[in-house]
Amino acid sequence: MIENTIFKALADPTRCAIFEKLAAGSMNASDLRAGMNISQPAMSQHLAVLRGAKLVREERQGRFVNYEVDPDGLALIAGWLAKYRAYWPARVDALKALLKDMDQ
Amino acid sequence: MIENTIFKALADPTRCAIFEKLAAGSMNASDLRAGMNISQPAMSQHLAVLRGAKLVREERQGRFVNYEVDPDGLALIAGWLAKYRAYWPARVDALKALLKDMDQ
DNA sequence: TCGACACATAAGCACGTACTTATGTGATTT
DNA sequence: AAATCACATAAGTACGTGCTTATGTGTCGA
Repeated sequence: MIENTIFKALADPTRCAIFEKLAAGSMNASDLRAGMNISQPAMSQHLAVLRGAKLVREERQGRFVNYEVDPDGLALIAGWLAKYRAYWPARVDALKALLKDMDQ
Repeated sequence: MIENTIFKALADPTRCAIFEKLAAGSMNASDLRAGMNISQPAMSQHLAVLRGAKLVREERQGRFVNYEVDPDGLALIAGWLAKYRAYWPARVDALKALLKDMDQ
């Protein structure tokens, strides 16, 4: 039930935002904090949860810690979604529209 | 931020199990309860959350309410996942077909 | 129409979670 | 070595969540 850990990690809007920010480009915890009204420990705790869910991974760089998206977590979600593939092809059109909206 | 509602819905292991059971075949709330050690109100509440996340939809049938998987929710997850396609590992064969369908 | 049934809603409670401030740890600079 | 910086951890607190029992709503059969 590792997917459960992932869904729990993404259930928090702040963590979702952090993940999206990292998806746009790797950065350290301080840079991540810029713009988000959140304390340093809070950020550290959120990153720990995302790490536990394999959605994010760290890389020490001097006294900075660089964070980046971990493909493992996304692969797990993709695997979970694939189990229910039988249900969504009927809605391909809706998905296409959604994707188009996201592109612009 | 509708995806957040979905992730929150799937963050609970009991709801995950309910969803999986429904994915194997539509059934009413009572049948769903069979095997799971959970009260009737709890099941009703879980189904309400899954409904709110568009992961499940209902259909009145006499005094029963038949529940089934709602493709809308899955499509939303697929859409969310698609945003991070750049990170998907190339080795995830399970999702290649999914990708192909979304790309066409 | 009355009782039984399937399910939803209300209210209350125990526990989990996200935040805070305070402090610890390790690396860099002077 | 001492100060500083980037980040992690500790501890406490307010709030959310999932459960329970009790009750409400709508449907069916006798």
